[in-house]
Amino acid sequence: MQLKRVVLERLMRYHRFLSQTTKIKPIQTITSAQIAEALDIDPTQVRKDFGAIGLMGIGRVGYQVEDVCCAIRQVMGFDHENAAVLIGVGQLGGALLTYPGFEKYGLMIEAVFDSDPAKVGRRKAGYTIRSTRTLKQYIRNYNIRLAILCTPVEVSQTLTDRLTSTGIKAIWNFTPTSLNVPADVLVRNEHISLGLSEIAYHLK
Amino acid sequence: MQLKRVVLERLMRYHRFLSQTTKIKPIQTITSAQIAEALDIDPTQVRKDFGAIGLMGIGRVGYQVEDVCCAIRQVMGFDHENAAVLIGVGQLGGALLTYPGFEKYGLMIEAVFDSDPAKVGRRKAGYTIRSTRTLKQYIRNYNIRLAILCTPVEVSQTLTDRLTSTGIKAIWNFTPTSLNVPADVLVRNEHISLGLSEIAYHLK
DNA sequence: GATGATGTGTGAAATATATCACGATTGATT
DNA sequence: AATCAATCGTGATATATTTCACACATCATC
Ligand SMILES: NC(=O)c1ccc[n+]([C@@H]2O[C@H](COP(=O)([O-])OP(=O)(O)OC[C@H]3O[C@@H](n4cnc5c(N)ncnc54)[C@H](O)[C@@H]3O)[C@@H](O)[C@H]2O)c1
Ligand SMILES: NC(=O)c1ccc[n+]([C@@H]2O[C@H](COP(=O)([O-])OP(=O)(O)OC[C@H]3O[C@@H](n4cnc5c(N)ncnc54)[C@H](O)[C@@H]3O)[C@@H](O)[C@H]2O)c1
Repeated sequence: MQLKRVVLERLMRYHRFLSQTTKIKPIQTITSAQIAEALDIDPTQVRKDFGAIGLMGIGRVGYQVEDVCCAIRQVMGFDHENAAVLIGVGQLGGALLTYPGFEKYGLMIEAVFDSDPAKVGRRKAGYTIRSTRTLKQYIRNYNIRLAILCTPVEVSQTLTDRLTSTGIKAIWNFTPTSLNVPADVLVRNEHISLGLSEIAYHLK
Repeated sequence: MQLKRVVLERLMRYHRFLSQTTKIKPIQTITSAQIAEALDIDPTQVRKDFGAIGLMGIGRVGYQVEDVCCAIRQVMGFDHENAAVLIGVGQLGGALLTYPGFEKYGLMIEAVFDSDPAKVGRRKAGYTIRSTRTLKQYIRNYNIRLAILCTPVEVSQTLTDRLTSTGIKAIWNFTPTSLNVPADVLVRNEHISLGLSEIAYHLK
């Protein structure tokens, strides 16, 4: 069965936690309780999630860290590279561009685009910024399936329409708006300012 | 009763949608179905959420847009300013710093801090970058209740401990790790790379 | 002012998600 | 090798969240 979004996100957290932990101190095995403790999750939940991706623990011992990491990378497809384009090389786009942390999940930003004539042609973080006029062509030529959207919100839907017309399969949307896409295109929204809802409410 | 996180996030989305919509074309009223359609939510959900914050619609008409926006801002505390400090003026911190979009939710970044001697004293987006050595003092002096954390993940917990010891009330955490805090401190995680779990899995 | 179409408000039902409870399994200890 | 304690796997249970279904309210129209 298809794994649900909540499960996928927890798997990602397990993976990250195990990576960070083993980098500091190599360990062979870990128990569901230890992971649960660190991530503030119920131990049962951890075992259920592991069970869902076919992991088997050993009574009295726990799970092989190595196995867990491998299984997660496998299920999530982190070892499979995803070529992506980034659109909108502004403040946020620029930050994402230089971030080395995405690589280990298979994300490969292949090219970056902007509509600003003052930016097109310039270099940034090793990329030459391309004109959005060449976007469609590029996506088709290189068979790009993922786009990272960091443009002003006003142009989000227009760009989305252009993207989906090229046959793009997923959009990582950092612009604060909902996008309309065909059913087979995945939109993952990274609506950063939603965080303020919880924060402002709590501080009130 | 306390509003749940999911409700708060939807309220934020309603508010954003209504702001964006009325900016383009002023309208007096809107129905739950219209909002639901645009945001891909069930209309009943919209009505329940509105009901939860005391909003009453009118049969055959819908809701007064003005009222909805006001009620949400009121409930969420967006009209109440939240003074914050930002820690870690790097790529991501720099982007957040210059983003004008947070202001309308009451977020006021008052000061920014970094530990890098090469950055301390320099100016960025109208702020003079302060040394983290002066962080505690500043928070206490100005009674800051919110910190935005954009440092490398290795120092997240150390900084968090220092922050909580000053009596900070909330942390907006952009570093990819779980933070341990006292029960009365809210941590809102903006774990951007979690998005890759959904995306990578979908593209596989 | 009756009628119909369109919306709201909300209890009930359905679905999704998280937690509990406990037998089964394993490794350490005696 | 028998016992014990720690840990897993998982069905049952509890909780949270969403959706359905429908009575009631409102406005436009005739
Ligand atoms: N910066 C932040 O901290 C932050 C936080 C939350 C959300 N966001 C959202 O992220 C998006 C980008 O924010 P930013 O701060 O980087 O803005 P920015 O203005 O710095 O960057 C936007 C970039 O998009 C380019 N652009 C404009 N129209 C374009 C088009 N049609 N095609 C291609 N490129 C185009 C601009 O030239 C610019 O380089 C915005 O939607 C913003 O709301 C940003
Ligand atoms: N840049 C991105 O797109 C991105 C995406 C996802 C997550 N993140 C996370 O956001 C955080 C910041 O990322 P970034 O790309 O801005 O990194 P960066 O290296 O550009 O910035 C980090 C800043 O923190 C400062 N710093 C280091 N130690 C500090 C300390 N003890 N006290 C105060 N400041 C300190 C550094 O001097 C630097 O200015 C990281 O945890 C990263 O994992 C970034």
